[in-house]
Amino acid sequence: MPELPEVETVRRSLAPELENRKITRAVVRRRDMRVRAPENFESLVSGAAVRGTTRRGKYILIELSNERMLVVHLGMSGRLKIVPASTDYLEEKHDHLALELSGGAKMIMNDPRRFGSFQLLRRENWTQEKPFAAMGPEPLGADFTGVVLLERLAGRARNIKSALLDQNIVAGVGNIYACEALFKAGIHPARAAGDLNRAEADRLARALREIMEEAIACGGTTLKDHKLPDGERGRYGEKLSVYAKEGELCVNKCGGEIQRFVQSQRASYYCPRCQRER
DNA sequence: CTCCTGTCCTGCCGGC
DNA sequence: TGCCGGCAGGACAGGA
Repeated sequence: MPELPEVETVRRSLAPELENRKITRAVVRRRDMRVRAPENFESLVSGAAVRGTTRRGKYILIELSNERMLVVHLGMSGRLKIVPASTDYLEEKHDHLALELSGGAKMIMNDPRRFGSFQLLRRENWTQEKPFAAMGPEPLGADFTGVVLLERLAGRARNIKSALLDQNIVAGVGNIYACEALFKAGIHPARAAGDLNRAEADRLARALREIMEEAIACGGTTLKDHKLPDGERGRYGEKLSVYAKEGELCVNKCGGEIQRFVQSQRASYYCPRCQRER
């Protein structure tokens, strides 16, 4: 489910609930997530204060006062909820983690598929640790340009769609926004990544930035699972051009009909008139 | 190195 | 109504 815009909107609405609060108690129901949570998770987290929150790619980073970084990934179906302290810990099916906070609220992670994770890294060198050490640039970063993208795609034989999904090439892009950005840039998803020219890389970098900024402003895309911690849905789904639009007429009024095909076991959607294979 | 395939897990939807 | 196959927004290991 959650790509960069969804993760960022979750982080933003979570931040005021967490920052400067103390984690008075942690309860773990299931540790066997995509990455297994450490056995001493509860004791490492309990008593720590939350200094701040940030995001890298699709990960939410919760900076603790005790030299640890709590790293949360929502996988495909993960949600973070803020509930009153009086709520039962195991209230809903697939509630796996609860953090009791000073101030009378709890943060609960719910994830039916358990593709998500919560883990702890050392704060001082988290950027050198596993998922982050090789991760590509942030598409919303000031230094993310067509030139940078072109450089990272150079020499790649694989198709541009799967390259965009590779977190080590660009961070935070998932299936929806990869399809949408390629459409906006007028690039066919099956093109070889290394064959893009400068103008195409410029358009693609710009499209990624603009789409993600707009999606964040809309609270992300809710197709199914994604909800903000207060239960609200993201509204960017109304603005999608090609994703899950198979058979519909292209929004560019070119007369083309949106096609669906599978690349790397993932559905791709595109307009055959606006995105030429060449 | 690079790239592709299969797999982890549960829920939902459509077809019969 | 019930069962079954297919599909889902992600990431990683393993092998070619």
